[in-house]
Amino acid sequence: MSKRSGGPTIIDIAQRAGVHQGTVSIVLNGGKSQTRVSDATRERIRKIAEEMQYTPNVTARGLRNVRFNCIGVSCSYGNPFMAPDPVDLANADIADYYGASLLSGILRVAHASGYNVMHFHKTWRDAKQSAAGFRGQGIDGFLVIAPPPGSDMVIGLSALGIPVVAISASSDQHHVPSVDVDNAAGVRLALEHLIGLGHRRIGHVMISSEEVDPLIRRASFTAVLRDHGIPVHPDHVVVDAAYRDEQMRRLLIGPEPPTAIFANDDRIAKILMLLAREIGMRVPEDLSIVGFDDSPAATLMDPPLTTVRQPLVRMAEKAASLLIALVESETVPTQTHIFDPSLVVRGSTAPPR
Amino acid sequence: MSKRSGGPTIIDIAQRAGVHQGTVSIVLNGGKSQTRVSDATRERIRKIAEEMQYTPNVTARGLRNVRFNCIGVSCSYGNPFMAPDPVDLANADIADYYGASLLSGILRVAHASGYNVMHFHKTWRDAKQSAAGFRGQGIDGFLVIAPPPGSDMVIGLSALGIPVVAISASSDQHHVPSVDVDNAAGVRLALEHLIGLGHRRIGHVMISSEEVDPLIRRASFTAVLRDHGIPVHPDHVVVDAAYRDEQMRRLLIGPEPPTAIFANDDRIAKILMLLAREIGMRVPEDLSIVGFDDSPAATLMDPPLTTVRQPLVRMAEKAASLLIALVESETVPTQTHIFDPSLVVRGSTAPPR
DNA sequence: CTGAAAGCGCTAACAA
DNA sequence: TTGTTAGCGCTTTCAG
Repeated sequence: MSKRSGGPTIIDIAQRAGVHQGTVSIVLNGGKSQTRVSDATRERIRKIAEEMQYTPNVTARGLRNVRFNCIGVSCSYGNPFMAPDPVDLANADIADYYGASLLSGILRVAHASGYNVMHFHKTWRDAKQSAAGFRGQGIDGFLVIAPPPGSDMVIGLSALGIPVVAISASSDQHHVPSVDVDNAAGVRLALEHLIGLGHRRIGHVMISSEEVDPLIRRASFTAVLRDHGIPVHPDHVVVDAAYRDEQMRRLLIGPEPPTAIFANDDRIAKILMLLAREIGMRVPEDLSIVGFDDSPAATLMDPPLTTVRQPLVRMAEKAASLLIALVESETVPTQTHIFDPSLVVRGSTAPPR
Repeated sequence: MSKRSGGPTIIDIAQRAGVHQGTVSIVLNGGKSQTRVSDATRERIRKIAEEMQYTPNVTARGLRNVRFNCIGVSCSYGNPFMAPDPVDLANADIADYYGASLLSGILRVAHASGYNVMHFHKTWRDAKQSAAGFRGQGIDGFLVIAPPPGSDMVIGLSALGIPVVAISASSDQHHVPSVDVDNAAGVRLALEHLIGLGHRRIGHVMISSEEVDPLIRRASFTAVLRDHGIPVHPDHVVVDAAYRDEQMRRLLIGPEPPTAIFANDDRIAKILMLLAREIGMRVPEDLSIVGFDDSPAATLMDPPLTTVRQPLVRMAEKAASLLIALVESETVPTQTHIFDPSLVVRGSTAPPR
């Protein structure tokens, strides 16, 4: 044993086997060295390593520019794995759903491939200030979650030679492989469902955001209605409404209220549902509501929410395997892998009266 | 710049500053060296480091047995951060709640202290086979989640000199600092609520488990009823019921059915609630149900679930800070930090008819 | 007060 | 087929 706290090293094994450490290194840890070792010694070394319970010290390997088998997850704006408020977890069911689903997929793929997953504590400001801090941290590559259009995090990292894959983002923006749901298709699904039911006065509620996905949904809303020749009444579209804002209430009790609302995500749908009930409107009789996400809370609302599902776990799995391929220097095309959303029809939508 | 891919090293800085790398190391990265450096050089080195955007290479530091600033989270039996089934996330709301809440607390504390958090991919079999694989992995210490009583993971790791803190476990079992909710108190809270309401025929449903917490709740159930002189009808206690088992149904439609049930966790409470409705029993009129966890789903059930809340985020925060203290070799007493549960009364409980 | 040098565990080019 | 050697970037003891 070495005098340090760690376990047996290749030197310990070399001594026991009566060979040099270099030979042990080649046998045990693969290596691209051209050197050949006889089967006899190979076997002997392997057996001794087994006996001594040798495990390579990833740190030392890392110093030699070998992989760490570790991918980092990072978010340019915050931490989707952390509840928004430490104490009030009231909305954790929906707010955490995004991060939890992604993590679930990431872990499945990473662990199956022998990679660890690290929540990296440093946050990105801009390329100038932040780049240096992301090197030499024992991470082979980063999964960047929902980078806003203006962020140079993805580009900054990959300029450093660090493999990056973006989630909920487009490759056109960030120039690395990425995964995203087809937001426009999701919105179309939701709206055509409402239109098919006979709705013509359709509202939209979103909460102001810098993330791309919500903004795309906003744009798609207008586009789809236009395609169907349905006018978008300005009052029916509430943008930048702060949480539980008066604007939502005004929308519901206005002179010519919508018969249906497309909520930009399930959290908003939930607020609308509670608000409608408070005002005395019945869902879906007086008001149909469609959400986006299909968070677990959707099934538990009263009535259960009709909503657009995005396959977050699958998306995350894809992202993780793209990143691992990149780390292992396979060629990965710089393109957005787009996932189809699906409409889950439940009880919150019905024909207008 | 060094010829490698990494950023500037202390050598680059030393050259620019016209000093030796050792001096730079002392100035920039603290160090316990006795050596003193003049304020003038200190300042010069610091400025150059700033200009060159120097960041220490954690890997290289690690090799010298310095901290990595990284804590690992690991579970001896599975992964609470991974949804049980990749596709069917139907119960993710409850199943993931435990892991997500813990992670939330862990991340908050770790990141605030400059520590990364790593999901370690190796799983523990037993000390003989697994110990070696947890050394030299770039992790300063482990947070072990819900180790079963028979597991030697915690003891095995700490025998290796790796700092460990256990979550949802007791220090008596594992001989390291730990955090846990006061399960017995939680059960008492739930049962005395039911007893206060007038219930005398009280059932208990748990799903078989190797984890300690559920088992403690099971034992507490019996103890509390005994304290109150209430008999525990064997039919009223369903143990080892598989998911949605017939046993639950039998309990509900038996000859002398309970008027109230203590569900060992919210997931079970949810199943019971659906089952009761299916059978035609009304909650809480015909059957009161109390859960354990206060998962977000509790508020969304119909009726909203009366349940026992465990302060998971706080517990995780405590565990993380204990571990960090341990890593930074402060003295931390080997004791279980017990957190008080609280009863959240909602609509699923009422006096018996 | 500052410089030199050893070495953490491992890899890979090169020498024997 | 095997051994030797030079580092990776950093810390720290020991000389100067």
